[in-house]
Amino acid sequence: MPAAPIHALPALPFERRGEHTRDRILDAAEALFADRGFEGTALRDVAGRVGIRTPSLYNHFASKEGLYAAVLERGVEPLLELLEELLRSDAAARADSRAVVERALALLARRPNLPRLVVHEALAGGHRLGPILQRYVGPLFARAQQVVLGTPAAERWGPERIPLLVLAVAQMVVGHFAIAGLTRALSGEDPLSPEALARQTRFLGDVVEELFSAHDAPDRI
Amino acid sequence: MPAAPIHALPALPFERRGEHTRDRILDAAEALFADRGFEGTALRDVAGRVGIRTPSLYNHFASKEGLYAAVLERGVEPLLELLEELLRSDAAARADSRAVVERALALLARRPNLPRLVVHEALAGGHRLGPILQRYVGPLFARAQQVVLGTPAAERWGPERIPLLVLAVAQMVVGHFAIAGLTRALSGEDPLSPEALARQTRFLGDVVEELFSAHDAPDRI
Amino acid sequence: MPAAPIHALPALPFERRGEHTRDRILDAAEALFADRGFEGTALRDVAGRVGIRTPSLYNHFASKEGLYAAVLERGVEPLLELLEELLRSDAAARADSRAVVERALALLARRPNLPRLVVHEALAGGHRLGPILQRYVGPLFARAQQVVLGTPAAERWGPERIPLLVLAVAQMVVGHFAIAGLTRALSGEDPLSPEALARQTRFLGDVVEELFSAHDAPDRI
Amino acid sequence: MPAAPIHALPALPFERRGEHTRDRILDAAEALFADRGFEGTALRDVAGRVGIRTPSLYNHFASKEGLYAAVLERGVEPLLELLEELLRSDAAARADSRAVVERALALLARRPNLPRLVVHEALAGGHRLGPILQRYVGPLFARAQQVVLGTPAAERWGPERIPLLVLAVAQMVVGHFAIAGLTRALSGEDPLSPEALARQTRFLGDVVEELFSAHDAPDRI
DNA sequence: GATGAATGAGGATTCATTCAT
DNA sequence: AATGAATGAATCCTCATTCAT
Repeated sequence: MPAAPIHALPALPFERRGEHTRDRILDAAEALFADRGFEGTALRDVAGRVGIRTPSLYNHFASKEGLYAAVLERGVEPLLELLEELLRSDAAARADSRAVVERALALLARRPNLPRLVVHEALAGGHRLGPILQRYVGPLFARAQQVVLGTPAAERWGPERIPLLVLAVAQMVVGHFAIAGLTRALSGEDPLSPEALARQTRFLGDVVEELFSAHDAPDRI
Repeated sequence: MPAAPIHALPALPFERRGEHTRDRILDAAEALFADRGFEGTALRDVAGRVGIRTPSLYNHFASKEGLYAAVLERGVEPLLELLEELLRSDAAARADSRAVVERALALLARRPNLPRLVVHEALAGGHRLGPILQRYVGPLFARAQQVVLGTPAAERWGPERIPLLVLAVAQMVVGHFAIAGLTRALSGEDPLSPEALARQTRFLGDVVEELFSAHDAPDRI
Repeated sequence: MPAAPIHALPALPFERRGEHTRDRILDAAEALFADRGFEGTALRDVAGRVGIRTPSLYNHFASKEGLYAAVLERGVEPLLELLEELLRSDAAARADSRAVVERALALLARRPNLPRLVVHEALAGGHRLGPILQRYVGPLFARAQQVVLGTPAAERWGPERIPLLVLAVAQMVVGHFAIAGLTRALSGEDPLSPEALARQTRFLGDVVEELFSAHDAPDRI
Repeated sequence: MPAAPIHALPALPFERRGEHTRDRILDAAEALFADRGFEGTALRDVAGRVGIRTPSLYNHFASKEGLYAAVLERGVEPLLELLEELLRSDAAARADSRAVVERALALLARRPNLPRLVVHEALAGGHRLGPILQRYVGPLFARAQQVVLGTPAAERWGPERIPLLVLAVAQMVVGHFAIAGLTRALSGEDPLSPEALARQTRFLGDVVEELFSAHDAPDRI
């Protein structure tokens, strides 16, 4: 008897058989990295979700780090590009903060793993994001400040506080996804359901409209 | 003399010898868990920071999970208690949102690892926080909503959006610490320096004052 | 080439290279478990005997317990099946106790580790034998009693003492192998040599013939 | 807070407080060594049963091996001495095999751990029994043969088979205790209960009387 | 493209033992 | 006589990775 495999394999979902293995690996890895972070994720689990054995991963990616980078590239990079695009869009030009936030939330909602991936990286100090960080996040952050500078908020909060404002908004937007697991545990409701997302979108739209609008700043009241 | 170690040990900081080893372990573990998360942290590194060998940790904690729980208990629990206290304080009673946020930031500034610990947990879905989550975070969240319900914000945002408002504020407060590493890499400045913290405190004070004040909500303008 | 080992390896017996590693692991583990028991056996030693590194064991067995179970299954299970078969054989039908004992001894002689494994388990209370115990030993014991019930011994010893008789014979048969190490140390002779086994076989044949024969029981003399 | 002990200690049975700790340690160790063998027994468990901490054991015994030796000395040595005495007794002189077996069983019944200890050693080849083996078991075995040589059995079985006969009887006697755990699991009855022991005593008395009596050997029938 | 087998490195944990108190 | 703290050695096991098939 030629040594039956020790770990039973989860049956392969047939409808996914056709997809390119590489993409299925990226899907599985994205979800796991988002859940457990880089160190917390075992390649065996990634392979297990795909329905292959661990060594087969190496036919598609050079290493765990390579897989991680590919996940970021496939997910975070386009997302950041979209965000950058958004910041160059008409809405941004019109300083329509509500529209910008709405679109940002819609973008993230389609890939809810990515914000969590980013927060994992942020907690780790962004060391592993490395190149991507330099190439995308920096410029994106700069661009966002630039956009805000063109709004009434600049005068209202003072230009030197624009970075703080941008970060605060980013945290509220990203945070909704990042702590979804916790929120779910607390409220019993799924924060990623269409209704919950719609509510959050409206809410954050109101918040930023409020924060970016022109009326007197509170400290001058 | 406890058996001269074969490998040279990183010189022990003598001034710390007096402290209880248990506390020094907790200090080291707190910092590392906050940096790297649970799986990313090796007990060897914890022990190394303390200046002892890995097995010695087991004289103080029953397991890695036990150490982690102790870190949470020592750090997060009192913090949450303080926050809860704060929400029962005079400031909360007066609905002085600025004062509440200022004190919350001051609390976190003294233990900047804890917010990161909490975010790690939130990303993981809070599974490991388990008991602490049930015992503290839930009630705390409820209490916060209750406090906000007594402010003009309740009428302004609508009672059903109070949870969203509370979470948004929490994300801004906690987020500042959570992504400190990333912010530092982006701006080159230390977000935990007294000046940076003072600036953030003032800023978030302004933000919440704005969000919690009574003037017309933007959507009604 | 699988990464030249740093430490010199005990030369691999090439003639065994062809065998399935799994079987060689089982061989090594069987011998060591029989010698030293479960806790006394280090996987490193098992691997060492096979000529592989410890982690390689996990390509074939899920855990030390899994390996142990596999050893029992491969060795004890078939043995017990053979014994059960023997008890259903012609010899048993004829109540030819000598023949039965002779064949049982011959069976054990081919796998002298197994009786020692069984005794280890018996000493531990059979906890780890668990399933195997339930499935095989119980029925086997029952079957043996049934066979003896069909012999003159039943009348001679009284039916209620059949279990004792069966156990006593089993102890003599198994015991010869179990204490072989001690006997060797005492007598200087190998109790598993063909001659010694032949002698023991004849002796136990005589003993059981005596115990199972029809003449008057001693207590009635 | 000075580091509460991690493992809760089982409350000390007060009635045993007076006894010398050394004896309580020996009691605990004897039971555990008998159950699990030398390697399977952790000093922590010994200490736990006594209600002290592991290092305190070293105030009474020099090492684990020393403790083991002491257990053997306290238990096995006197037992072997008693057996040797028995073999020099009147009963032995009269070749009253039943009486000898009855007394041997009674001896073992008072210290049922000891036979299991001995079997553990026998399985391991008696390496650790070492000195005790040389000093006691050898002479005891010799003496037993000598006694049997004076009985009708010598002629009946042939002098060269006396060792086999002695070992067979020993196995039946010791085996009853050694596999008590297994027997209990098989039959549901406690083999060490007074009734079970009485039954076994009578049974083995009958067996040896049968084997040692003078009537014609079966192979000559 | 997939996989069984192998492995070095490392990781958590246990254990016997020591020593100062 | 007892113990808290520390530790070297060793144990089981995981993991990322390689390679021949």
